Amino acid sequence: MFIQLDLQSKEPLYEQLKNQIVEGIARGRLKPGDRLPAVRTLAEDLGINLHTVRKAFQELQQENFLLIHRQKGVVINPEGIPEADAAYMEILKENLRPFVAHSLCRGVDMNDFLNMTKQLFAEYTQKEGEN
Amino acid sequence: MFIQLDLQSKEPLYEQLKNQIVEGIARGRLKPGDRLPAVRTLAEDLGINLHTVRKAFQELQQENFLLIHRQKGVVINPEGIPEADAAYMEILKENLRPFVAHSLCRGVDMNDFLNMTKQLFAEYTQKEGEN
Amino acid sequence: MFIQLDLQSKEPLYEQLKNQIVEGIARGRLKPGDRLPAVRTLAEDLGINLHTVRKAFQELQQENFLLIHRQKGVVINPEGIPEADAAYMEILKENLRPFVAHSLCRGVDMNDFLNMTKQLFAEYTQKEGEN
Amino acid sequence: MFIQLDLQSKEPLYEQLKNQIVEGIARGRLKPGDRLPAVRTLAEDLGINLHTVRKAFQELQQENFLLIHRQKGVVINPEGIPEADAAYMEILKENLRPFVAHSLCRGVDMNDFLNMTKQLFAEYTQKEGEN
DNA sequence: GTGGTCTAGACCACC
DNA sequence: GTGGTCTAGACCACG
Repeated sequence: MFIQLDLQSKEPLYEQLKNQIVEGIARGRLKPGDRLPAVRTLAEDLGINLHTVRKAFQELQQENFLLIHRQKGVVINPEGIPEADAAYMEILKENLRPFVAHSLCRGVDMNDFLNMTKQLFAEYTQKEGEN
Repeated sequence: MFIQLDLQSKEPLYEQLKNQIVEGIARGRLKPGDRLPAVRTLAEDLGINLHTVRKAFQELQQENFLLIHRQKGVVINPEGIPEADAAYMEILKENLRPFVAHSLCRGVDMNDFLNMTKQLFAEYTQKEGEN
Repeated sequence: MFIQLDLQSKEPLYEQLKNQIVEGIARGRLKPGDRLPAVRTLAEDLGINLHTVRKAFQELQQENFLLIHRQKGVVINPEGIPEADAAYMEILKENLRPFVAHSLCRGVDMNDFLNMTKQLFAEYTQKEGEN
Repeated sequence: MFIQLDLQSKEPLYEQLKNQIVEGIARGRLKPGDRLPAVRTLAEDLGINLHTVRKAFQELQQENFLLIHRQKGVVINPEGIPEADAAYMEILKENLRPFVAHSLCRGVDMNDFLNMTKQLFAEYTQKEGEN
């Protein structure tokens, strides 16, 4: 797998893992229906605790990113990821808020902020080969 | 003061407080040189512990948003907030990354994302009366 | 541990603790990657409060002397301590200034002052066994 | 007077005042027998509290740097500042210790440290005109 | 009256 | 078992 965790980070491991999987989907490396490694395997590969992987998977299942079959294992939701709704957009806005406020205080131009965002979008939507 | 904390939130109280102060500065409600309430006063007003307020203040001082005088109390950095540097922009980008990835997965259009950001900028830069 | 605090001293306990750890590193008793006792353990050993230890650790982390892992505990920065920069040297000079001035007033010869400094350097750089 | 206080500093005002006077003596701007401004005058000039000036003077008197006559006012000890004794040297050493340890950790060369010290000595012992 | 230090003790998240 | 957060309450230095 392409997943890389930072054991030094302040961010919890299961959060990092969730983010990496989500980024994998955003990049198109993981597509609906794709199987993920078994919990046990992934934990071993990453050198982390079983519980940590399980927690990440469970939360992603709850957000409908993953489906966990007792037998078939873990797959990216074959029906695709649920579209963003108003509730999601509201939460997203509140999450972005402190970054905007902080940036404003430190004199970041709105266009610089927007360009950075565009850059991130570009990073995820470009074809893999162009990486 | 205009500060409102959510005691139920998973976000630590001192983080919420920090954010609210930063947002107050971004909005122009707090200007360089302005005094903040005394630690004990603010703690009582907000119904939280003095040490929680202290932690928020101290971290903001370390980020050069505030100055803390042993006797005179706490003021918004009279020299203004230090301009963003490359290091800040890099951290900002990494912080934004998961939101972009997550949004992409859920089919948020880049322009919707950008518009939401613009909206936040507008919210902070408009005159108070227009609120 | 080799740490000894003076409960009577005017110097704050957490400052004493910080200094003792830094001296431990300077002496080579603590090396990059070494683990320090858990916060609670050390607090109990020293007969002081857990929060006092935490404050010392956290400030040393901020100065890049320590790394604090939520689970693994506290270790001396495995990458080593960051080299002194111009800013540090400037602060150091201003901190030394009053001692030089005071010593001059009391007729301390510059060479005596320098020799005392050399002696301190020697004290920290000699092999442990020679103590 | 040549005294300049930093109201923003973490260092207590009375400490700053003490240091500035000591530095004045070290520089030779203040000589044994010289009169200092009255407490009231100095406090007014510096824009600080009477108590603050009084505390600085009292502590300097206790260290035999000053004599305070009820009538004649405050003068630099006419018999000169008492020579450093072994006790002073011991205290000095313990005060210098953390700076040496900290510098060692951050890779400061002993000679750089010594040169900085020499520079400070030079700064105080050079003739005023050469400033 | 201001912030700074310290204590005692609780509950939580993470692994 | 680890550190992180929060509370309640004490005493001190400074001005």
